[in-house]
Amino acid sequence: MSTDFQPKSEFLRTLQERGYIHQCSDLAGVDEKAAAGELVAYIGFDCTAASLHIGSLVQIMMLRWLQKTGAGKPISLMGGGTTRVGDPSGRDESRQLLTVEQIEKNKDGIKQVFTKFLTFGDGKTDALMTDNAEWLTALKYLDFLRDVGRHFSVNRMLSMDSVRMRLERDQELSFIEFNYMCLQAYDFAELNRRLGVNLQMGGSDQWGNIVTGIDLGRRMGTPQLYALTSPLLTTASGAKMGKTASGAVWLNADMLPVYDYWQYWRNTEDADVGRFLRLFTELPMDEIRRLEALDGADINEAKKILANEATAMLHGREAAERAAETARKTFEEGVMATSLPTIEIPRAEFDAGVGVLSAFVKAGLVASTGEARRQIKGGGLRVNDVAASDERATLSASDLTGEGVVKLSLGKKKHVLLKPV
RNA sequence: GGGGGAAUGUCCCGAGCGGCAAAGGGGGCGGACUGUAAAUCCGCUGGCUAAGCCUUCGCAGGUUCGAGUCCUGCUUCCCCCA
Repeated sequence: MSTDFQPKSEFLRTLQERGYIHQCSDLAGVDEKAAAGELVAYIGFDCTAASLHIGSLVQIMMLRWLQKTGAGKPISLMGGGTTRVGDPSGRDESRQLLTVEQIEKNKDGIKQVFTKFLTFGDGKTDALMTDNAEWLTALKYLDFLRDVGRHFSVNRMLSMDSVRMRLERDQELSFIEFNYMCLQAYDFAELNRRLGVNLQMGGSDQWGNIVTGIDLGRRMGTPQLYALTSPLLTTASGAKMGKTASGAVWLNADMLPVYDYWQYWRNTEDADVGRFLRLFTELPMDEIRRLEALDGADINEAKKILANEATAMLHGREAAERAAETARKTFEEGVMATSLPTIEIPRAEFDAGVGVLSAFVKAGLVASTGEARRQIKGGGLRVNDVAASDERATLSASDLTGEGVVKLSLGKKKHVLLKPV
């Protein structure tokens, strides 16, 4: 926001010109700390799934810039404790409580991604990972109420967006969810005590929770704490980012193949290219301005660069180039690339004869044989680039290409190789 | 405590005289057009060993040849009165 603020720190200047900033409790205060390299900033991540998805990428990038610009120390906080409670922010309905085992498993999956974006260690700007289960699970109810709870004003809590929304719509808000913001606020104060944290960042939906933490900190006698949130990202067409029909755009490669990740960025809408280049790559601003100015079909070049850069940051340069090459062969040369996502199937099963329908189901391109039938009617399925028309057909050795695979396609963009082993 | 509503296709919203695999949207997927974009138009949007069979309308029973629809009990939510 505050477009007229001129940051002197490289950190805030970068965040501002790249569009990461939605709201900040005190730009000048954060700027000063950043310039002195004295920020200790954290972002909390819920452990509701086994991997983070693109929706969390903006936040992760903020931590990365913090480190890269030498503004301070980035801390990624696993919500091992808070996830047991469940954040009501931005949700119409209560979410189902996850089991503790599930949360632990998710945590392991989520942790992986941070090592790709941040450098961990003990140095001043080295990143740190911690887990609020460490202190939250040990809390005693009465002690917590007396030491922390007395600082919360229910009047104020009721006016928070996340709460008010539920109340106004007469939707259930359980007591446990109501407590979420108390725990998150307590995290902020506790992290200040433990690690000297002075800044919490997050998505714009976290503003209320973060500010509540600042408030609690003041009442509990911490030094001044700061809040900085990023805008909620939607595509130019208004869709929430990170969700596709086949599920979220996961960051972990075992949940979304690198090729598919690359493709996600490659298919960015024209109108989003500039914004995404700023947020999800580290290309110099001059270069970005040049790329987003490209007209018509030329902007496809910018999309490829976006895909390359974004994929390289997460999965490594080499994997990104492989994905780019696979895409080039597939789309520009119309050749079959053996590096397309591959599903293996036991040789014996293949030799026994696999129906086209179930082959597409196995490949994960369709959810059921029924859907496969419908797609065939609509002309959406292809075997080795030839439209499938007979739903009773069976794949056999004669369908194998020189590389010993069968190429299955759904639409023009989704391809999977089926490989008997 | 009393009275009145509501719950529908496992993405969401929502219609539904006893003949219903269940209208219509949104979203999503596919096709056409393009540039692997957007917009637009068209099709599809319970499962299967598929001219048949099976499972779906909060839960459990009942009436009926036949129940999303009628009856009884229960659960949850909302509104009004106290």
